[in-house]
Amino acid sequence: MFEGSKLAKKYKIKKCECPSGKMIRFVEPCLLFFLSQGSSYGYELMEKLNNFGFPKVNPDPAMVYRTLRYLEKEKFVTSNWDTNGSGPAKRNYDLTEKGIGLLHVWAESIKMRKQVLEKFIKQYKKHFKNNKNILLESST
Amino acid sequence: MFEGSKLAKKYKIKKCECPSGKMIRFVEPCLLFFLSQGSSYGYELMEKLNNFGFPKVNPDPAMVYRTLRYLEKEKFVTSNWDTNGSGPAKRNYDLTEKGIGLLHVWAESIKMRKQVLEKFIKQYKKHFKNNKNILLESST
DNA sequence: TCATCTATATGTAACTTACATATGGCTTAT
DNA sequence: ATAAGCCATATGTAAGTTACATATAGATGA
Repeated sequence: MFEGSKLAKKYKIKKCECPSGKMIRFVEPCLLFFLSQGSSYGYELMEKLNNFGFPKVNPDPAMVYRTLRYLEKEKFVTSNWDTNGSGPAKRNYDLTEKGIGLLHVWAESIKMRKQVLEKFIKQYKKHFKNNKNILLESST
Repeated sequence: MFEGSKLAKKYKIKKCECPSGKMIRFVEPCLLFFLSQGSSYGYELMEKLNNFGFPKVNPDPAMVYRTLRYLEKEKFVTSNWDTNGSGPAKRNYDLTEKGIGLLHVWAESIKMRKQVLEKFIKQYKKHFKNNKNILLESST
């Protein structure tokens, strides 16, 4: 939701379906990517997600843990308990070859999505540049 | 789904949650944008969506019509029947001021989403460039 | 020992999308 | 004139996904 943004206020938009910074369909590829950098476990992966770049959105533990179990079920990762170190036991995950493949497939998909978003923004900008009566915030 | 892609085949990935070209949370902003270019009606808007750049995905009429009704309910658009011209009557839609506002809010949101996707891809590329054992398709 | 943090886990409500199907006017060809 | 086919709108519901709530339990420290 984007209720808090300046624009939303300007136009008095209370209810907005915009996902803003939410990580739609993003937990799985992120987990795969993090794991491609080395084995890790749920809680830590959740924190990495937290710092990834979704503004003001903290990830749902349920999503993280369930996605990891799903990935394991489908043989994209393997897991084993790590009882070393301090604190409660962690379930440690490792990417499989198949998991690396899935990451690459996701990357392809994300590239396409990016292109579609880019196309939208380009057309949007082009249109509203010619109609200068409308406010445009942050011209990136 | 991306089952058909070369990568997916290479890694024998049958089940993949990647949304590929699907228009997740994209129908509403697209409709708003199309309407910002001039009034139109459901069927035509659907065709515009069809040609927008989602590869191999045709939009769901249900989504289009329901989204339009929702937008009207929330006063982002107005509608009236157009019985002129050939063929059955069309319900013609026009953006309101509030609707233009919503479009701008969506644009903000989409920019952010794009940035997150970009960040992912950048990190992904950086990581796998240093690990040359893995195939990278289409280096855009 | 009681609160707090780390860590994993599950149940379910809420939301979104996808698929199926219905309806009816208009046009065109037979 | 009538049947086929397209244009156009509409709704019901299944399937899929995310969000919220809550449970459990070991370790740590006051």
